[in-house]
Amino acid sequence: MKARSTPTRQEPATASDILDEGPLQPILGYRLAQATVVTNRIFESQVAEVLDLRKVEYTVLTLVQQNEGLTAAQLASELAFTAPNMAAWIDRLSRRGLVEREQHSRDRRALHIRTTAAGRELAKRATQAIRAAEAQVLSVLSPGEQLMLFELLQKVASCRAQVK
Amino acid sequence: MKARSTPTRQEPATASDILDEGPLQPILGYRLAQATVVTNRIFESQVAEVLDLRKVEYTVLTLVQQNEGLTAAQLASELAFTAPNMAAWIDRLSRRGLVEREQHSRDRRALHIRTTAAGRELAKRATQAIRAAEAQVLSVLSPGEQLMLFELLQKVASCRAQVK
DNA sequence: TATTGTTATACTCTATAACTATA
DNA sequence: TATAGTTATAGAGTATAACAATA
Repeated sequence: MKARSTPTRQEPATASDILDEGPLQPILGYRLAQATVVTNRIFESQVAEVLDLRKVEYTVLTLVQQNEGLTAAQLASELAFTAPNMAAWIDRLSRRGLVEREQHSRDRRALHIRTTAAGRELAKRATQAIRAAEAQVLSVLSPGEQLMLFELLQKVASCRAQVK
Repeated sequence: MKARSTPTRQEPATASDILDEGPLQPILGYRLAQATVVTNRIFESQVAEVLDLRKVEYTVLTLVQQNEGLTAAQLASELAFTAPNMAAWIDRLSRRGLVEREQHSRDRRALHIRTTAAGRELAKRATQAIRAAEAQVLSVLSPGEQLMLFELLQKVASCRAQVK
């Protein structure tokens, strides 16, 4: 359990409940971080601890499954990862028999990464677990709000090329 | 610079440009992570590298400044940090002369944390830098959309008590 | 007994440098 | 000369255990 200091009021939920967020309020990075606390906890308790699958591993597994014959370079670039780290993660998944490396069709330097049957099965179970758990949280939003939130986040993410 | 693999198309911005996100699309944690790539880069280039201030340090500094006589326990609880880490961060800020620890009024175990003049000045500059940089990204959204995004993120964050 | 703050320490995740094989 | 993938390694950041002082 987590230590909670409740000076005079009881059971606060977010920083904004006790603290004055002041200048942080209109900062997108801060708002994203606060929201991420919730999704991280969901992932941790519903996927990481249950299926022994890290966030990155789940993402890689799912992207590889969805995009036949993806290369490590493509994955690294799109997930904003460095090449060495990408290699390490793929290695981990490979050692667990969740993905396999395969000779690239034309470029003999590159490798196609493919999911195994076990990998696909695990990814599927993970997706179901996350969606079910997130649905509970998302239920504080109306269906319209949920759609709106996803679209707005998508728009923000699409600015990636424009920064740095 | 960053390596970019452009097989047949040119200059992709997000994973969704090249890759099929498939089951990841409706996962809030993934969408938040993708959007966070943008805000992290902004913070890194506009604050961390310029003012030598980490994300956590900036947040702590600003919250302490905004909430007179905050204790470490309160900060840790509200930012979802462990107590030992909170102590280390406060220590770092203290050694740089940005915050000071002060005897608590009633509880002799606790300490009030206060910003110094230098701390307030740095926090102010950091806030200005972030807001200016984020404004460019946020300009892809209409004022109404910006407001909506912040409100929806706030709602998600407020579910923190409900998870774990 | 519980809580505040701290030290020591280990683990996870990410980044850089340097290398090979191929383009 | 550049790129794909890898190894080795160092650095952030975070977590757990154990402690002293106080409530």
